[in-house]
Amino acid sequence: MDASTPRAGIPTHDWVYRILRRRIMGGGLAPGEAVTLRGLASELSVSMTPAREAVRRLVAERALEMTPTGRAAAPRMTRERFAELTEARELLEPALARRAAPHINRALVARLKELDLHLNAQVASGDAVAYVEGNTAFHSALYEHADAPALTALVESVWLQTGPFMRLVYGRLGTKRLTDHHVAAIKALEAKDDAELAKAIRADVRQGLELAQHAFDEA
Amino acid sequence: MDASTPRAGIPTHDWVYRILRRRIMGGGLAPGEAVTLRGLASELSVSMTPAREAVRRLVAERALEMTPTGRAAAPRMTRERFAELTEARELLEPALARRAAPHINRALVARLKELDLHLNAQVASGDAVAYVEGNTAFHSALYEHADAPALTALVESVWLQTGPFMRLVYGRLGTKRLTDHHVAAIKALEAKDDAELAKAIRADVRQGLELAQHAFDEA
DNA sequence: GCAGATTATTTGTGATCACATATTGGAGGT
DNA sequence: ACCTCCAATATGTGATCACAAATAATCTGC
Repeated sequence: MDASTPRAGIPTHDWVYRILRRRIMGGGLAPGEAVTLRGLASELSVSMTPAREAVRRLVAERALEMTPTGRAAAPRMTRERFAELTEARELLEPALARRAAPHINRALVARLKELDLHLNAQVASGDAVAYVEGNTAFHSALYEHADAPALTALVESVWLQTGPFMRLVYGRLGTKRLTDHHVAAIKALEAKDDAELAKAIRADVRQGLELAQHAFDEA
Repeated sequence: MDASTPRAGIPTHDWVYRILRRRIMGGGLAPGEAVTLRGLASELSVSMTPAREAVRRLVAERALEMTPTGRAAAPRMTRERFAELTEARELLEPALARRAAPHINRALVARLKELDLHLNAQVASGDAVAYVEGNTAFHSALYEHADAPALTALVESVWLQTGPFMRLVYGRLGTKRLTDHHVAAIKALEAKDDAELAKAIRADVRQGLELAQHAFDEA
């Protein structure tokens, strides 16, 4: 895929990690598809050592699964697992939004509006990967101001697990008309209505779950 | 510490991981204290490779921090970080308890009562490490029946981050009289009162935060 | 033609090494 | 006594290799 990530300064294992991570999030690995250390290493023209570290890190972050025999593979998503991860997001993200609310300013609101606009363009274009990236960018921009690195890291680890599947969800649905909870969130943010903000975020997350149910049914 | 963990079958890097993890959870590493690859490797009579993998895995799980120069060290706990992690537990654990509630039976209740009894003995003895282990064992036994591996893994990753500090908290307080929310949780479990169960779990988690505030003030 | 056994290949694991950088300890000057 | 600079040491990183186990490919017998 994109082995052309800038490599300035960062250690090799980190570089490999980022490439592989992007590939996973972008759906470059089919569920259950294995990634071999030598394959990854030779493809990126590095040795096995940094390749192994990158893979192990992704396994620790649950972006990859480990077979009993020690092979790393893209995890398979089940309805149950997706529901669990969504529940985690439903619980954590509104809390993060509440924490961010006091720190918002005009510039952030403008940025969120811009991101949402960009997002709508992407959903219209049908580019599922871009949509997932844009959606996480929106939430990320908001939670950035929550000043809660530990909580944010937790949420991001959930995103990492759901990401590759979300792409599949949006890919199937294509350009379906769905309510944009982001505008409600922005409105609540401007009105400084914390309860409404939390509700909007929660609804946005839950919508992802509902869309996924469709994807499961079609499968 | 305990380099005498049974090594049957499991790969070396996993063995090293478990030992190091236990050490961290038990407070064997002071906050900010570094762990060197060669030191760990020679201590356990293994090569640098599995030592590095174990360290990297713990870093990925946020049980260790990485300095800008690439050295791994036990993370420092701040009041803010602890509050964040506690909030995550407050949000996730009641949900996990609710999920477990329908699956409880007489045997589980008996086991929980036994674990809580054991726990009280440990808090009386003043062994902080044993208390932390016992407490996680109690919660773990309950959530085991939630049939929610992804959510449980998320909570356990939070435990891993708070664990070493909790020991410090309980160590300072020693045998202070504190309300046992576990009995309330068990009672709610028997009465099949989900709301009360969630409340008890939440209170139990929150109590940890309050105790920690004391520890911070004393520091 | 096909199922089972056997060989060949691939793969993960752990060890060792060279190299560059970071850290530490001490010497010398103010 | 304290700070600065420099050498000695320690440390992380990445590469290469040997080995055993797992997977894939091939062959054999029916």
